[in-house]
Amino acid sequence: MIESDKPLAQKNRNRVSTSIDVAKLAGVSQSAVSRAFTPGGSVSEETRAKVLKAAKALGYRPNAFAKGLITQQSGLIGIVFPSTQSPIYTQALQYLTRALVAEGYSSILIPFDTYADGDHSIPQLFHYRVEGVIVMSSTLESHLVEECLDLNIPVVQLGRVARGANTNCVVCDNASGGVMAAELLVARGCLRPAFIAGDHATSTNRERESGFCRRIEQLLGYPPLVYQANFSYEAGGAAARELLVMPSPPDGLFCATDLIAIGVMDVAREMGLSIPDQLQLIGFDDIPQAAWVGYQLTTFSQDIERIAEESVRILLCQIKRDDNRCTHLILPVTLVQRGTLRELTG
Amino acid sequence: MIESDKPLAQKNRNRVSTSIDVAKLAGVSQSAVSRAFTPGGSVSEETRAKVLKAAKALGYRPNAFAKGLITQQSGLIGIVFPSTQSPIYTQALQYLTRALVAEGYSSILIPFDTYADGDHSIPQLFHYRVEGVIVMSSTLESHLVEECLDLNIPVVQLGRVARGANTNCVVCDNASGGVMAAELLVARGCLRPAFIAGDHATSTNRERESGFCRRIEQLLGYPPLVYQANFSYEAGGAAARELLVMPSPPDGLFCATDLIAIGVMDVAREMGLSIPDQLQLIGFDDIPQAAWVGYQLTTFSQDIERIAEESVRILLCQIKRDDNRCTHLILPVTLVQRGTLRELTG
DNA sequence: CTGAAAGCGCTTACAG
DNA sequence: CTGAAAGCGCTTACAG
Repeated sequence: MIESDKPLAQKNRNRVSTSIDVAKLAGVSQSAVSRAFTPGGSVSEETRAKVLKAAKALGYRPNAFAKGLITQQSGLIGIVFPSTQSPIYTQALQYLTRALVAEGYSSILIPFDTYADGDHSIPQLFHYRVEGVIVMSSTLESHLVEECLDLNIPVVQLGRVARGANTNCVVCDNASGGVMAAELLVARGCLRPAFIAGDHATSTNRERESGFCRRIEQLLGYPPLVYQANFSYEAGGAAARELLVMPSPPDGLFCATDLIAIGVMDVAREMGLSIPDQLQLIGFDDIPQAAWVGYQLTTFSQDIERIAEESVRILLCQIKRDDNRCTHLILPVTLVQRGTLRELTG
Repeated sequence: MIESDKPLAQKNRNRVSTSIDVAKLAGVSQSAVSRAFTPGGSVSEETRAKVLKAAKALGYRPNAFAKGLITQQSGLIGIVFPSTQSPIYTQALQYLTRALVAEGYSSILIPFDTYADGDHSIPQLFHYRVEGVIVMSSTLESHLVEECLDLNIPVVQLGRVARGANTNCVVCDNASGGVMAAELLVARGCLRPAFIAGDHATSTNRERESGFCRRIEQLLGYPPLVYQANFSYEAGGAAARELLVMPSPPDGLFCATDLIAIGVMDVAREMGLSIPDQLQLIGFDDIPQAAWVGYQLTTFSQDIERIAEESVRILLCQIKRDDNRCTHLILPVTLVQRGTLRELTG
């Protein structure tokens, strides 16, 4: 008897209060409560004060589900998060959620592989009527984006450009990074430059590669060697093991990411090569590890905070104005000079 | 004229269909549609087929807001994500969302500092009536947890134990790690062991420290030196710079995290010390960098995937059964032997 | 400024 | 198994 009473009592004690409860306690109508919680709602200061006091006493919090149902605005943004190791995406995620919260939105997280799992698993995402989606996955070539477009849900792709899709994207200037890398290497006397490529399917990799190759060819008259790897530390090491034992090995490497470059460095040193004397190196991303004492990797830094904020800005702009002109924002990268490039000799 | 027509037409075209639309097309009642989408709902196969066909034609997706409103179950879990650099949390986040999706829940992300920002900003979290919360922040000592408890919302703390709070938590066996570290170091002849501590406010750090100190004192008859740092790479380097120039510097270091240990290694090498000959080292966490060629750090690995899955299991258990008995789950750590400890001499 | 009332899109007793 | 109807907790014309 006592045992069955207890859960009941708890339920009652913890029952969340509604606007009707607040209205009763405040001695006003339920509409008045709603208005008091609506920015710009037409209520007298007196009524608002009574409502707020009652609401506080009851621990009232407007039910977002009821609100969303009636206003047809969920206040929810979907964020597709990739299953990668790169700290870049974690940083982006933090900045994104922060910016979104500041604008009054909440973030629903969609792990990448959930969606990749197959078409039959309709993402819960759409059940919650997200108002917009930010896609971070660098390799995802799925139809998620198309599905959003069908449903008229704005999408911003962060850090990637899908082929031919007319969706918004915010990326750093990968191509310019490639061009600059070529110039830096050639200016320091490199004659056998190489590019260590990450995942070929990503726009990030393709742009860095083409910028680099194009400029090398212009400067040197021949293209660099291109080694196809992937975005991991291990792939960098493997690339180094193959490339650096060649008859005339590369003397300057531009790596698609810092992680690759660091993998190269570790193996190159193991092989007794000195950096930057015998091998010069440039990375991309400026991950925390690039600044570590043991690496001091010269690299390009992207302004992740700005990329995240612009993504949110563009997304919210489309949500609010319901315009569907497409924005393709390219943010500059900055060279971070550290120790893997030789000094420029006068 | 044309311009004002267009948006309207678009709105219509993209208007999401409801169960009533589906019912009309399928020639059944709206209730039948609802039942067809409810697992175990009492509908004939024939009706279900008609409904599913119509639903597919219309691109119907049940509105989670309407459903949540009527069932009083949001299907949403809040995840508090810390603003840290450690890859551990990113991994945990991926495993968590994956496990949650598999169970039919969606994840709302709460960036740590949002909530820390001040009490006046009531977390949107509660507006969405999350059914449970998983807290990952290692340093957060906020009242979020208490607030959840007040509202009878189950909470699981992942990787941390709050002082005196009677909430669920899933952690790895930090204390045993400390004990094992002490034994490993002493067995290899260390006479001047030291602990480099991370953030003092975290249970993680406290348990690693106390396990280590207790066991060192038992084995050696005196306590280890304890250097107060924080959980960063930089703090490890700073600690090394101070400790390793002492008259009789430590000969064996247990670091609260791998990141600290790696910071120590980089500086120790810069100072010309050879590892493990002149300085032995043990980390904690087994982050990817610990396995890098340049470090080969001996460390303890926690099974993040299991920790995440158990957290979800415990949380859902409390949500479904509405029992509030508290679970405190401690998962074992395993030693990952690499190169920063000397060989045991027979 | 205020309240009564309709309605958002579902689920679920209730009565066949 | 099926449908009509109530109701979840809000917002928002509508009429004072």
